[in-house]
Amino acid sequence: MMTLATQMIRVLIFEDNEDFAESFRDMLDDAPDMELVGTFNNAKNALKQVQLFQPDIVLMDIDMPVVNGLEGLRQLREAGIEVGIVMQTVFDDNERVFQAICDGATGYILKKTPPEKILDFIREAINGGAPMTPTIARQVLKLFSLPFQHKKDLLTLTSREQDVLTLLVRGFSYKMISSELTISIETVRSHIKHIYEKLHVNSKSEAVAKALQNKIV
Amino acid sequence: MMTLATQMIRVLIFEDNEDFAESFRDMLDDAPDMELVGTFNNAKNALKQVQLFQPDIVLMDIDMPVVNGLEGLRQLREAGIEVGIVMQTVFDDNERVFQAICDGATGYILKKTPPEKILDFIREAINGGAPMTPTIARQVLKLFSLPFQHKKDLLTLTSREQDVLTLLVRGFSYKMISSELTISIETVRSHIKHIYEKLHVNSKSEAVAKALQNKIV
DNA sequence: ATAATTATCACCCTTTTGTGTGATACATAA
DNA sequence: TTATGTATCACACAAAAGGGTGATAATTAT
Repeated sequence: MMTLATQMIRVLIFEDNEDFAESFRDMLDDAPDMELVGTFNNAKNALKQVQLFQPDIVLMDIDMPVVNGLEGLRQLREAGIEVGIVMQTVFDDNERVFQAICDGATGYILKKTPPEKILDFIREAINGGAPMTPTIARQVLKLFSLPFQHKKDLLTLTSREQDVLTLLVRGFSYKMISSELTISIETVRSHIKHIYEKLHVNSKSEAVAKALQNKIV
Repeated sequence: MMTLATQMIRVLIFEDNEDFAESFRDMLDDAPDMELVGTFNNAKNALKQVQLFQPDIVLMDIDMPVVNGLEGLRQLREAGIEVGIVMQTVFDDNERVFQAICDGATGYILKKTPPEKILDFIREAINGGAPMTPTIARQVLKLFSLPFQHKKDLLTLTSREQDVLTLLVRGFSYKMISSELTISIETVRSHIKHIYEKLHVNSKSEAVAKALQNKIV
């Protein structure tokens, strides 16, 4: 009976925690300009579901079993889906923010954000904004304080770290690297830890992939 | 006092075992058309030494500490050095033969080869031949039984194995892959074992490097 | 001259990998 | 119809990798 239904903001939610999901439902019920078009407890078929429900905004929890929100985000962006995707998590650690931003998240909010604020954030996102909590904003600024901070990271490897990375790409084990460079294996471990931090990865294979894909080596 | 020194075949040897090195010296002393220009116990500075001594042929032991013969071979070829390089080892395992051949070894002989045969092999190599012991020859034939057996290997990955490899390149752990493909982690391990065999590697990082460098993924 | 970076090494403890050795079921090729 | 290849799962064990915390000396930057 209401023609304004056509102007309603369609929201799709990916959230495994039933309590949160429930509170989102209540929250959206109270918002006259929004409607919840679906809720899923993981991002397994995110692409399919987004294509089916055609939401205007997606609220994506990061911490979900099976397929987490970052994966879901990646899936959608890789498929060329341009819907607004607001990530949310209880943690505000650097790594996920970094990942989410790189993968094209529209916004990034913490779960402790009060409901009314979340509604505002959704409207912001719809209007072309990039909603995020102040904590997150600070981190993002740091990430983008310099143009191409991302690439910069890749290039700020010290020469010794580059040596190590080169050997990693050649498939050397820690032990082999230590003998190749005639340094202790502990030193190798130390360099590799630093490399991981700078490349934002946490395994040899990821480091190798990133090194090759970004032609660092 | 002999002008034929200019026609002497200059041989450079990389060999860590002093006994073998000694017997090579004796062997070359007895050969009227060859001279030993240097011996080193590992391939650490192979490139430098080859450039310095300008040998006609290099005898490269595979099993050496610090920097082994395969690494030495790679170094030289990567630097564009086209000198004949005859690899030798006590073992005739597939993997090294495969590696050595791929990296441009001129020949591949076993250490149990009698000295006079080795001299013949060196002359063969100088004359454009590819000296190798029969055992090795058989393996090489197998490796090249089909044109581009190498590439073929890369392409004979089953579709499931390709799935797994793709995820490896994305930095997934076994656990993540198993959940992504909804199969047991044991199955993941099984697929990965097969992938390693086919790609001739034995770690995730090597598999990732090979996959990316050969654009399999 | 004081702070930050770099390169080096150490210890602890958990998780992940790598590898060997099988087994089962199904489909396909010889 | 008997091999062969594929996909699945299991167990056990050793080696490797990852992460935290922290130390020292030399260099470089501010």
